[in-house]
Amino acid sequence: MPLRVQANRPSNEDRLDAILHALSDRTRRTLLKRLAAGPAMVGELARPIDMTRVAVSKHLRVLEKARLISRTIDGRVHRCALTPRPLQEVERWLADYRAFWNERLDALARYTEERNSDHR
Amino acid sequence: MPLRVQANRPSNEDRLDAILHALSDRTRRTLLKRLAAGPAMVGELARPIDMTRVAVSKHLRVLEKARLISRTIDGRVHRCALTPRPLQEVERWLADYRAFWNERLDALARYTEERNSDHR
DNA sequence: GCAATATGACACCAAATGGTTTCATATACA
DNA sequence: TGTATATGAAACCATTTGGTGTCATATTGC
Repeated sequence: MPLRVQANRPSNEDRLDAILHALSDRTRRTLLKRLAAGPAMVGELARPIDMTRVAVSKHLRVLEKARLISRTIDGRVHRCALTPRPLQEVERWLADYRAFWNERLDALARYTEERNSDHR
Repeated sequence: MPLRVQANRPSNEDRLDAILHALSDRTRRTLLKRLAAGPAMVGELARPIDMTRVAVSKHLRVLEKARLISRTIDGRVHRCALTPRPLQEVERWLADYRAFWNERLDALARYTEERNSDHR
C-alpha cells in the first residue's frame, strides 16, 4: 500500500507568516504595486527593476507562495496577477488591534487637547 | 572640527520594511497580542514563551526598532508597551490596494451570482 | 555588604534570504 | 529547421536571522 504523505494544510498563522514576510521586502511591494495596475508577464515585471531577471523571478515565487499573486502560463509567457484575498487576511489581523490603538490615539489627542487648553 | 555623522532619517519604505518584517514572525505577533492587553515587563513577556529569555529579548528589540513597542526603564525592570502608530502605517499602505481588491472580489461575487442564476 | 533578580551584551552556530551565474526547456516565428 | 525569446532550475555565495550559552551590570531587599 502506497505511503500517502499528506502535507498539512497551512494554518492561519502559517499564512500570516508567509504573507507578511512576502510584503516585508521593498522589491516585492514594488512588484505588487505594478500588478495592482493589471496583470503582467514576468519579463515585463523585471525590466524596470535594477536586478537580474532571475532575482525578480525568485521574488515572484515568494509572492506566489504567499498567494499574493497567481500565475497563468500562456504559451511561453507567464502572466502574473494580483490576488486580493491574502491582503484581506492582513486586514483582518490588523482589525484585532485597531480598537486598541484607536483608543490610544484618542487618549493622546485628548491629552494634547488638554495641554493646548492649559496654554491658551 | 568634529565629523558629524548624520544618520539619514528612515524613509517610509524603510519603516514599512522594518514593520512588516517585525510582524512576519509568529513569536513577535504573540508578544504584540499580549501587549495589546496592557504593558508588561520583559520577564513577564518571556515566561509563557517556549524559548530562552535572551531570544525573547531579541524579538523585543526587533519590535522596538520597528517602533511597534516602546520601553520605559523603571529601576531594574524594563516595561514594554504597544505603540499604535506603525500599525497605522501598515493600514495606510493596505488602503492603497483595498479599492483594487474590493473591485476584484465584487467581480468574483457577480460572476458566482451569475453562475447560480444559470443553474436555477 | 551580599545575595537574588531583571536585564543587556557578546560570541557562536545552523538555517534562511537575497543576490549572482550558468544551463535547460519550451515556444514562436522566419 | 533553426534561431531568438520567455522562463525556470540548479549551484553557489555573502549576509541576515533566530536560536543558544555565558558573562556583565544595575537594582532591590535582607
